[in-house]
Amino acid sequence: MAKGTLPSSGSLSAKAPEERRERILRATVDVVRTRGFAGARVSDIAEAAGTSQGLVLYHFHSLAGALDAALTLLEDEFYDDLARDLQEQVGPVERLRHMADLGAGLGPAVGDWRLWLELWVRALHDPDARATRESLDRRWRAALREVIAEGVAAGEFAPSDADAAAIRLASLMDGLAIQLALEDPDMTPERLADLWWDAAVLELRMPR
Amino acid sequence: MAKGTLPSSGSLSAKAPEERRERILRATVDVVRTRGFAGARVSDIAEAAGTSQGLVLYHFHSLAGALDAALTLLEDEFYDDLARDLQEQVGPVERLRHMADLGAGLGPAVGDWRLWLELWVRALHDPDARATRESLDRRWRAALREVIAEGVAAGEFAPSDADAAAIRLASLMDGLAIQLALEDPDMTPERLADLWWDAAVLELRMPR
DNA sequence: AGGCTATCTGAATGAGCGTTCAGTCCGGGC
DNA sequence: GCCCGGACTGAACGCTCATTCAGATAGCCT
Repeated sequence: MAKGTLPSSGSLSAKAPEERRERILRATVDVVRTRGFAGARVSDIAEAAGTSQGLVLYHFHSLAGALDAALTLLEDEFYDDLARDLQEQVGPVERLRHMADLGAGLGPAVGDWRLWLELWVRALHDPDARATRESLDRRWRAALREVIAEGVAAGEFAPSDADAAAIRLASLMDGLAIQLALEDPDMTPERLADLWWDAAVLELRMPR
Repeated sequence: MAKGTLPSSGSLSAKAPEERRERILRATVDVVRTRGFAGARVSDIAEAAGTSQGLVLYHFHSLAGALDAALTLLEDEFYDDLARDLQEQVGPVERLRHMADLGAGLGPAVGDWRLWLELWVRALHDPDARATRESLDRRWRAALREVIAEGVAAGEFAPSDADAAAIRLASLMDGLAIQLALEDPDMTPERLADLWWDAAVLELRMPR
């Protein structure tokens, strides 16, 4: 899948097409972010990527193909970002705190929530998207569960039901994020982070 | 708004067109429920309502008009349903319990969550939908706040921060409901109701 | 050099769909 | 009985947009 796909070649020039493809993929994500899945047109993508419509279809066979590819790109990056981000934090409390910031879009944002909303709705009608979102959700929840387990082991957290707490905290994040994504006047990133953190304190029975 | 709209008439026959309009509106909601806002076609609506495409456009000027009308119908019914439903319950604890069931789609369901998801995404791009969803959300949260206040007054609840608790419980419901709407394998209506109820117990510091 | 292939383009194609419109039907007022 | 206007239909119209395609360009292999 890397540059040296061809059996014979091996020179450096084969990189340009791959870069082009990448640009188109990024452009696709951008277009979905602003126009939504339903509003994304081939022409939008081409324009955003600075190429012809033909090339978009050349690399990804169809509009749906481009959207799917963008989806998996998103999935991969989400995971990488999350893993890297969390590894930088030292203890369970810091990690949890960091997750609050990530969700609020404060830290080096994983991606914005509008995309998540779009993904959810697409998942309602497209099995492919459904699988992607389930996988994303599973990863996020697993990360949360892990942090909680770590905290329990370290004696920092004492939830009455760790699994339930994880699901609730993950869901709460989703619910709060909706208001953020929709620019509800009484929701800000800081407020979100605070509200979520307080819930975590409550759920995990953290000592002062 | 009732049958006798015309100043002169008064006979019974003027009802038929109004019934027809109503049918189209219901059909519109159904189509959005299954195909989504983005996938709703005039022909789908006409077929579902058993009329011609022309009539849909005759009553509501455009597809967008029909969708908007369906939205406001939804809004009105949501409010009526919610108010009626809650009034039937006696105390704050029962009401809260009932809200858990409503959200889970167990009680006489207000409407299903797929529609809410669709509304959210439409709200991302359409100011009209944004206003509707904000209004709906405000009502739901207000109802929740009211129940909480009632419980506090009755000495049944003792939240450390009633407002924050209300927002969190409302958001948690949204977040859990997403998984229900998307048919996440590990979420069922019963589980949702339980998870939410436990969170309420925690947030509101309910005695046994 | 000459052909072969991957890459890329812009125009053409054609399907899908919202909207328009000419006209039918019917009830009620004169 | 006749006319009028609201309700309704089905067939066009025209636009948007994904997809196709005939070619242009340029690197690579022999």
